[in-house]
Amino acid sequence: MSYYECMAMSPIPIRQQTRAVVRSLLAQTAMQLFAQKGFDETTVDEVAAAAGVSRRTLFNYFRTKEDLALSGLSEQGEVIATRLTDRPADEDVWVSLRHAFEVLDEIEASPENRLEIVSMLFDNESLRAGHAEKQARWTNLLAPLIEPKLPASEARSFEARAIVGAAITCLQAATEEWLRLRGSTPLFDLYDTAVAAIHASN
Amino acid sequence: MSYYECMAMSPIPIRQQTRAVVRSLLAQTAMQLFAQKGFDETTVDEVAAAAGVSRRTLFNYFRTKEDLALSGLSEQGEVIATRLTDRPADEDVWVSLRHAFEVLDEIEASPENRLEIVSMLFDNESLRAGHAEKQARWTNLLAPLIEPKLPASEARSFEARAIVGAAITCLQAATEEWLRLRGSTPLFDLYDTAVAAIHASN
DNA sequence: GAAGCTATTTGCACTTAGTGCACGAATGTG
DNA sequence: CACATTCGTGCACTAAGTGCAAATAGCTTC
Repeated sequence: MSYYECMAMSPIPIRQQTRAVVRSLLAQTAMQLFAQKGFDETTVDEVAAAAGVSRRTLFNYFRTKEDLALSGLSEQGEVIATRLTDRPADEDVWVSLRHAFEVLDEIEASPENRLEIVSMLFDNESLRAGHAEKQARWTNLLAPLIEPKLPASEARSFEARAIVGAAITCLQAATEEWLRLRGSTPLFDLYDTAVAAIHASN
Repeated sequence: MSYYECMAMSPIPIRQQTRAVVRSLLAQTAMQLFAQKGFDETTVDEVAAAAGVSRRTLFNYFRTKEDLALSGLSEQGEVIATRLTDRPADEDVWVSLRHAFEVLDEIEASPENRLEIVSMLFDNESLRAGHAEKQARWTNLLAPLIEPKLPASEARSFEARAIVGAAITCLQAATEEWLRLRGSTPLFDLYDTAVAAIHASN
């Protein structure tokens, strides 16, 4: 078998892996600068220079400047998704989602950094918007996974999207409140309050 | 009293009004072009030319190109807010919100145009993001209005934000589904399905 | 009507994000 | 060594958005 035939067959060749490493390194460098100088005050050229690559190369790894700051969110979404598939099939949807979300507490960096990063995400308008969009993508990822848990219905996939969307909204609201309280209350205490609030029928 | 003293006192002078009219006209022109050629394929210069103003003037009325397409959403949010204040104080929060949202059916343009506009909003990534962000702003607008309806609690304002956020998410999910069905099912039937889904306890 | 104040418009130069293209370097293959 | 392919890079280009200063139009006062 020739090299290129092999390359065409193997789904995860070495090249892909090194690419992933470089990508992660670039994002890390960028986040450091963003945290230090602020997102708007940091130019892509500065990030490229700090990482020791050309501006053009940076755009080979990340579609936009926003992606440099938000690529972590996509990964988080995927981790949540895999965690969600591990939950028992007959578990309540909201309980499953809550457990899946909890990986965020395990994944995320040190608590101080976390506050810093979240602050940055909410300070900048386009980042807030991108953040909201990324969470909408989570819905696409997670909804199919909880759909089998719902009672049969013609609109089941739509219902699944509504539920996941609402859960993510609770997580979002909890994160905002957590930020406002500067981390003094555990994120998931706030999340539980939010979920209880939308379930209470006045 | 001199003219300028008068100008300084009157809170809504003629100038402000004409400015609002021009703004609306500009947005209208832009939306026409966006619907015709697509958002990304239309440059700000083209919009300015079509409206008969300079590029620079356009940016005096709208902070960004996105705002040209999304300014309508802010207005909608305000209309929903005023409608919400008209609801009886002892009405259930979800019922009040549902009634307030219903103004969208009255406000929006002709049904065909509506599909066209919503399609445009969801086709483009940055517009989707902006859309999500604008809806987050609705939360800031609406949450204080329903807060008094909630039972007393130390976290009441936070709970209000979670509820409003969830309701908006249902509206968002319903709109997506409505778009997918190309308008064949009334938007608020879908909205009710979504709300019922997040309230059902498996 | 003349003079004057003010908000608005506009042109111009500038920064930054992002893209298309083509060339050269690195890497692994036969 | 000759090779294919991917990757990094430079360059030129488009488009969004900003700051500044000059021009202009609307209205008032004299």
